Amino acid sequence: MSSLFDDLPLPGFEDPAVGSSRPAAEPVPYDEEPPYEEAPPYDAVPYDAVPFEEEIPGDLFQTDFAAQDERDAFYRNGAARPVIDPAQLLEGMNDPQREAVLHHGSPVLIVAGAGSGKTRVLTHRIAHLLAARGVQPGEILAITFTNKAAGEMRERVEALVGPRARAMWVSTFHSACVRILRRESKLLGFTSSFSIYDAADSQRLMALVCRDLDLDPKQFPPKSFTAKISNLKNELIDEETYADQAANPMEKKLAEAYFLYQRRLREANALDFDDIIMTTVNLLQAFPDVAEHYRRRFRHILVDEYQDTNHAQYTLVRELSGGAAAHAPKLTADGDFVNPADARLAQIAPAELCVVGDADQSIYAFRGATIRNILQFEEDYPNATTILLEQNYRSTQTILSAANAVIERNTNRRKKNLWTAGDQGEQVVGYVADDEHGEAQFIADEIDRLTDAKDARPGDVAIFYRTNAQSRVFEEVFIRVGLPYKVVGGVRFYERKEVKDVLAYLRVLSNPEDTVPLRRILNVPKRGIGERAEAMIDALAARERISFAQALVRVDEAYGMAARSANAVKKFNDLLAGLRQVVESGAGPAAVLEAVLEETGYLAELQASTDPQDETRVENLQELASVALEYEKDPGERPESDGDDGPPVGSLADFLERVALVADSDQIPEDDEDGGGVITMMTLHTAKGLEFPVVFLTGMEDGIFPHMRALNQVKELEEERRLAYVGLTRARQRLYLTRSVLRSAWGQPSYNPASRFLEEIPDSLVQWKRTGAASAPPSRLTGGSYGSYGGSSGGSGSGGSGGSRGGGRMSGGGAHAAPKAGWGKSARTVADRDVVALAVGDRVTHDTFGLGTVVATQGVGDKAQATVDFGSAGRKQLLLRYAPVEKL
DNA sequence: GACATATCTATTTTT
DNA sequence: TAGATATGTC
Repeated sequence: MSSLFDDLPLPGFEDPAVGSSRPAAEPVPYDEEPPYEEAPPYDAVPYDAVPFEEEIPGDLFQTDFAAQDERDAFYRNGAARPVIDPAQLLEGMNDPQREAVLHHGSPVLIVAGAGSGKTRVLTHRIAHLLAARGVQPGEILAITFTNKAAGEMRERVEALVGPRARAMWVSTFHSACVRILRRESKLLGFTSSFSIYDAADSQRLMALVCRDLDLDPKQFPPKSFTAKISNLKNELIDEETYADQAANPMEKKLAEAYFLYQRRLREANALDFDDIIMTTVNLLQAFPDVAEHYRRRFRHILVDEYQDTNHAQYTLVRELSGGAAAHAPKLTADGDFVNPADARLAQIAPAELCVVGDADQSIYAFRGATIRNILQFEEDYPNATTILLEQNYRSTQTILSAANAVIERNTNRRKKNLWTAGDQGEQVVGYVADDEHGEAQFIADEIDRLTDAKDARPGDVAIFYRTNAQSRVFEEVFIRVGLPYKVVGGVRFYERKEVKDVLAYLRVLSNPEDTVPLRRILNVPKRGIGERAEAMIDALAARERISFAQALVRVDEAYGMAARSANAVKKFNDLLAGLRQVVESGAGPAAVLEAVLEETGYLAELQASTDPQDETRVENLQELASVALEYEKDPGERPESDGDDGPPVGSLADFLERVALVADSDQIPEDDEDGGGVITMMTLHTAKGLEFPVVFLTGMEDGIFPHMRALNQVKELEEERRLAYVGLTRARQRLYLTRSVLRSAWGQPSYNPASRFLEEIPDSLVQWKRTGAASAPPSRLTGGSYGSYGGSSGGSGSGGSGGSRGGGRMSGGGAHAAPKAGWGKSARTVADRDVVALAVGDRVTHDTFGLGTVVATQGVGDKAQATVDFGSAGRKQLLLRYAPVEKL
């Protein structure tokens, strides 16, 4: 058991007489337990009586608020809800689809091949439950992996059954768990406003932990520790269990770090992403009355993308559904239940479980997803039914045949054969370029040709690659020829430095003990609290056994703290106190955000900067501000009445939660009808779940795709092959496979053989536009001897990488920060810089501090300094050789 | 504080 | 090779 529970009474565990700590019904003897429908409801209010809206963080950014308002008003005014004829839900469906919608009772696995109408089946199944089987929306839990998928599913169900769909939980694993945890947080020793740490926060915390443990970062890299702990949590191995099994010195250190890391999280009233799942599982297993509550509630559980679940998520589904292999309760020597709640739990019929997935599209094993969950569903749930969806509604038969041929090479898979009632379609087009520039040029030409012939618009086209780095060449060529495009992926909005900085302020205001964001903003923007000062505060915290936040306030007690640093800390304390007042005055998130931007000087600093990157940073903050405003305008609802003591809707904490669980807002470009859209470029992983009329699968070379590191491991190679399958099946009409004979990687040019996946596709399906065989294969040449090759296609390093790309079509939040405008390193030499000659009384302007007056000067030449009074920004001593000042 | 130089590291990443 | 990040200097 996790140490999380150490100091907590486990209701009923220690003393069978205690019973449940919750206001649940009296224990009922077995034979008198009524069937679950009539069982004493844990909640006084029926689930469906009070409509509530699941928080879909993604909604915040994707919903058309005006349309929603209109729709709400429509129904509120007494308009009839759509009456659904169950038969109508089955219209136009093929047999297995229909079976999947209708299936009743036992657990069901829907094996949904790519493009087989999976979402349609899921949404229609839910609608059918409501329309034909008398299921209440509140009894339904539908789980997806992404906010986008959750939003889509909710929308489509709502379109079918009207707004009562809102009482369903349609959410990601993480938001469902957070919701449960908020409600039960007190049982776990958290407050309901606990913070959520994302990967970067975890990284930071681990870095602190490793430093505290005096670990040599070379020998014990914090990064790998974070990754390993994440894996452990995915396997539901808590820090105590791991400590027991740690054998070698490395593992022992890791165990130590795991302990301290978890302690720090608890002290900060925080959970990381992986904790969210693991802790929920622990909660359900340790508190049978909590499990009882959710088991009674969720009579229908649907899980999408089941092939991507990890062990923790698998267990969570098992515990929630009460499936055959659920957690064994504690028994007395006589075989009775120790906890009466366990007895009640055992009486609840398992929920109807419906999981949907495709083992062939499992591409996240590296993140802990276990394909076994879907392969062994029938063993986990012995009475399970499996339904196979093989008819494809997306691609041409040629494309499907190619995909089938590739995926067939994988072993240990359930046979599946995608087919379509549609046309054979055109042949797959193959192209072998001399180098990566040639590859990009071919693709650019081909897109030009397609658009000129009106066979496609830019928005119909997607370019996939194995690694993000491969996008560069395409960008260069597309900029040159003026094709509009957008790169999806890379650094995401909520991971950008400026967004995280500002959110860190909000997090500190919301959860004052949260050390990681507190330390992040301590000296951001720079306010003279350096590393030394921070270390002294840290030491004070350790000495007095108080939190870092408390130590900050008691800065006067810190040893050896320079007066200047102490003053800076006090000013910082004042700043936070002031901001706290703003929060306490009842200001909404948007107003608090604005106060943070203003009071901290963060915005002013960025605005004053001349660095072009800072301009996009300001834009990103504006974007964040508008997100907050949207939220304030319509924070959604959360009227769920089952004792929910989570953060109130509209509060800062609620806002932060939505933001924490949203990965991204604006990724895939919207297809604007008239403009023709933009070409979408992304990695194969990102492409999963999408479809495009025209797809280019690039870099089809052994060593690139399949990736070098997968080449000599069968398992990894099979995952690469699934990735290829995913890529191939994204295409609706036209599919291009391209490769390059020569490609420079890490500076070294290298010759890669054709991808083995190419050879797995029958020749008859592919028409090669260029094979590259015409020129003698340079296989005998060593890579290095061809060093000059890279420049041949020209333009690789040439300019024009400044402002907006692709003809200025890119906009707003998601666009990558523009690369630094510049000419290379040589242009900037210190010697060129003139040292401004200043005298007392001169007026100057500084990039950061604004207008000021020189009050003193010292030194000459390179060492010339000036003391400048910047008014509200204070007096600064500037080294004129470097300071960004101008004489007025 | 701002810049210059040294060092490191190169798969994929739904939350 | 190049890019981001850590460290060092005035």
